Amino acid sequence: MQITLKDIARMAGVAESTVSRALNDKPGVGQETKAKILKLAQKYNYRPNQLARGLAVNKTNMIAVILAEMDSPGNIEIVKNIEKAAEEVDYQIILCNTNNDLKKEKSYLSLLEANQVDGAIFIGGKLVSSQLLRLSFEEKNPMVLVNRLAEENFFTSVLTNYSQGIYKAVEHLFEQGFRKIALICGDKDNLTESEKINGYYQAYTEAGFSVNEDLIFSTGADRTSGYNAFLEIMNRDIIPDAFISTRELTTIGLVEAIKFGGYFIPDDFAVVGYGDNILTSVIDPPLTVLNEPAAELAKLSFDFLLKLIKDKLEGQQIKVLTPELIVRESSIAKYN
Amino acid sequence: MQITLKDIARMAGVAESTVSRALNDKPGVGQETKAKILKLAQKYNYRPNQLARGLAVNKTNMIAVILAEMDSPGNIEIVKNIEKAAEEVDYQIILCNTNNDLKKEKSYLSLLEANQVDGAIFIGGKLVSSQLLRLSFEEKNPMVLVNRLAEENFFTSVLTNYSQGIYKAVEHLFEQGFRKIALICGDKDNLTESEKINGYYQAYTEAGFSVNEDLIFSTGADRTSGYNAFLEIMNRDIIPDAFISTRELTTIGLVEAIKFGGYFIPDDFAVVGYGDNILTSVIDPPLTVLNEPAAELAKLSFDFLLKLIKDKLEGQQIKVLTPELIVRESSIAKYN
DNA sequence: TTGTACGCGTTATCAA
DNA sequence: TTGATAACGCGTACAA
Repeated sequence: MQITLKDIARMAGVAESTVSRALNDKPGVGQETKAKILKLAQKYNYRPNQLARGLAVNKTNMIAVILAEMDSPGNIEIVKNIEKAAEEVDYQIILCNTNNDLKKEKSYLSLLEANQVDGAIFIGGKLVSSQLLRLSFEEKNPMVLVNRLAEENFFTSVLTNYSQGIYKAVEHLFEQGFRKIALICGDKDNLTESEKINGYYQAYTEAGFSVNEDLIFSTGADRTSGYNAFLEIMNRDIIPDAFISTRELTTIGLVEAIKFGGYFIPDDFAVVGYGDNILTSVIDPPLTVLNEPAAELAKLSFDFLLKLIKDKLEGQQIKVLTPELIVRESSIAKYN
Repeated sequence: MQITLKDIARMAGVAESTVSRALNDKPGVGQETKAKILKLAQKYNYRPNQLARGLAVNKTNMIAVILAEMDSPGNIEIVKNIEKAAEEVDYQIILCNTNNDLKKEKSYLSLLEANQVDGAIFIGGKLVSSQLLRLSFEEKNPMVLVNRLAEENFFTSVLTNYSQGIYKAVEHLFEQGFRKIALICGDKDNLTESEKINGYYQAYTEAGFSVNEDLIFSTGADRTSGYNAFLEIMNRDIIPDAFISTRELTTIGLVEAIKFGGYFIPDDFAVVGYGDNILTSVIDPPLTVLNEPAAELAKLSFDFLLKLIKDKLEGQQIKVLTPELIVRESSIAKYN
């Protein structure tokens, strides 16, 4: 058995409360007794039972990080940075993967209800009603949403301005002389993706061009979807001169399909991808990408959550970050 | 406040113990009372406080996954699979990143001592004495090591046979006619890496060739290290005709350096990399790699840990898996 | 400065 | 089948 506070108290010949005070650096304990207690604790390698402590003070120093998909390198990057921030203030993170499954989401949410964690950060995921995420109506459970939208959202959130990101990308391609830009995106009723589509429309209309709907291709978020998207688009009436892919993995697939078809980037098709991670940096040619500021998203969301937990956040906060367009070879028009 | 068992007991007009029995499907509770209790629990969305339960039964249904480095896609893959296995049996995982820091390792280990988790899985990390990992000498804390070695190891472990992996790679390159195979690996006093070096030596000697030490290059595990390794090796007396890179990220860097130098793979240099993940699959040309069976490593280690927790594992188990050599274009000799 | 006593929410033991 | 009660290990008012 692990040594307990009671054991130390007995050995030191003092009351448990005294030991508790000594170990927690609270006032009201004599120099000598404190020294004696600390020495004993050291000697027997005493570790407070966090469950008991948590039960007593109703706090666990743990937060849940609820991930919609673990396959996204961008999401992993965010998790990594949350872990880093958490570690600095002695918080533990418990990792939950929902695979976009609402039922699993609900079940992980019960970690909050069960007082097993002090708060939760959601990263990505489907649009849901805020009611669904809210647990009980009385309870105000600390949670923040990262890159996730909720209907009638009343949660503190850290978002990426996807619309503006795609806008930038289209604008850039326009400058390079491309006009028929295909958009490989997700389903329109995924709010995140529909935002991106909005950015696309906005850039076109503001430039005085009209959008050809045949250039917008909604598909899954994985690699194969990106690959197939290229094949199917090439079968349509209008052949694009550039591609924007809005998700990391579809970008990979898209590039593969283009290459496999014997085409060259950017000579035959310009490409703007999503996510400035090791993946996109490895592709040949170097890819122009929209970069999501993962470190910042992580830091902000964790800070928000911490404040929520400590009841130091007044009202709902929403912070929107702008993705950065990193221009590389894949989107530069060839010399004329 | 969250509703508690006591509240339900009061509302149902029964004792707390009865409620506990009813909710946990334990025998000794009448049909009607049980129904009444369940209905109330449902109605008020009762969730047992896991801390209290954990305190009472000394079990948390959580395990720590202690990661030496989060930058390795292979490690992430293992974590993902552990999460999957854990979720199936209703275990939560808490994610710890040590960055190869022994102090952080120790601190995370205290999760075990503090009874906050039921067990721990270590993934990767430096060679340490078993004593260092063992917490207290009395206590038998459930833990298993994945791809990690310990001096006088008495831990249940799941390992990859790195030596055999590299052996296979060298053998394959020999068959392709390459003789001057450079090995980009880690430090020799990293046991994992020294094992790989052993495999290299073994393959050479068994084939009747002698090893030129100038072809072995020890360096860091990151991308830049791989990049620089190529540059420095090209400055040595002997120019290799093939490369084996033993870590995922160095492989990326190596390939970049080769390409940047204006060389072609495999025409100028054959390459065998490490890790069959999305990263290596994206590289051009398709890379021959040694693949670590992440899913299997994860499944086995979690199963072992579960048995350890339930005291159903007799003695120390050590399972060694063999990496698979996936042959692709990068290591095929050009036509003669 | 120190000790007593109770509460946190649950499970388990024993008696009714 | 039920209920009362102790126990898990800690924190904290309150009293001494």
